[in-house]
Amino acid sequence: MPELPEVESIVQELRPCLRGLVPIQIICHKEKFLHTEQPLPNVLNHPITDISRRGKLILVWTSPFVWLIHLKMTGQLWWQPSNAPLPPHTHLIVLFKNTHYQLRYADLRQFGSWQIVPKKNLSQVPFLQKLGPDALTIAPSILKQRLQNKHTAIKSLLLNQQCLAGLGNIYSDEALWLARIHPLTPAYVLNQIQIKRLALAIQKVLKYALKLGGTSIRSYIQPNGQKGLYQRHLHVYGKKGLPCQRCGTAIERTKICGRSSYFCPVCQQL
DNA sequence: CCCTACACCTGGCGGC
DNA sequence: TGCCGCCAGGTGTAGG
Ligand SMILES: [Zn+2]
Repeated sequence: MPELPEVESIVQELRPCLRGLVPIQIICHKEKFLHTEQPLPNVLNHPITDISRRGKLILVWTSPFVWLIHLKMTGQLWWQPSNAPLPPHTHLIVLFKNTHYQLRYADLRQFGSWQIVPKKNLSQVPFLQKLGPDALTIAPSILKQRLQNKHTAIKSLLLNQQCLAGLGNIYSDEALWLARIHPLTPAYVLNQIQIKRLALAIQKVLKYALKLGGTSIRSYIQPNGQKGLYQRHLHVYGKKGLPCQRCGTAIERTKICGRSSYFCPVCQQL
């Protein structure tokens, strides 16, 4: 479900809710959703100091531990009073001291999970070790360096979190359309001007989507249950056969990296 | 190194 | 209606 704007949106909404709260219990019926080498009593009862994001990964900070939350395709975080009905497919519930509000994790396809690691071990988490620079603020010079000498299709590099962290299938297609670059273009053929256009397109699309609370097509929802609004502003994603909003040509779909890729065959030429 | 296929799961949709 | 295949915002692994 979520790419960078959705994850950042969730983090910003949860920050004032969670800061200072003391988690006292985690209810978990299926072990696969919660990975921790520590006994739960050790992990609990430390106040939450902050919540942050790297790429699509959410980090909840306490003084001895960090909780890593990856939503994958359909994970949702809900902030609800205990008497609110549980969202469908709820797998984890966190209870806090002195409030009846709960943090609830729902996940229809069950690909997401939580991992709790001691702060000192954070730098050894492979996913974090390998993560590239964050896409929200990617500078043209950094992007140029990441793409240097790569013969791979640009779309597949944009999807690769080790190259650039935060883009997924929707926003990579939208950014490539904005920058007028064909998704199959080998990265090394892009010139300075195209790379700059791409970096600025990535920033623009992510920031605008964040401002609108992300894209809600199927399952993405904010912790208060509201939908994002960016789906109204998509140019190519999911638009096969519809006219390009720049030139009127029908949008095409092809398979890259096993994912659907949408592009305008006229504005985005190989 | 880079690609593809598949694995992990559930559900919505269109076609017959 | 029912069944079937295809599709879905992510990532890790195996094999060529
Ligand atoms: Zn066009």
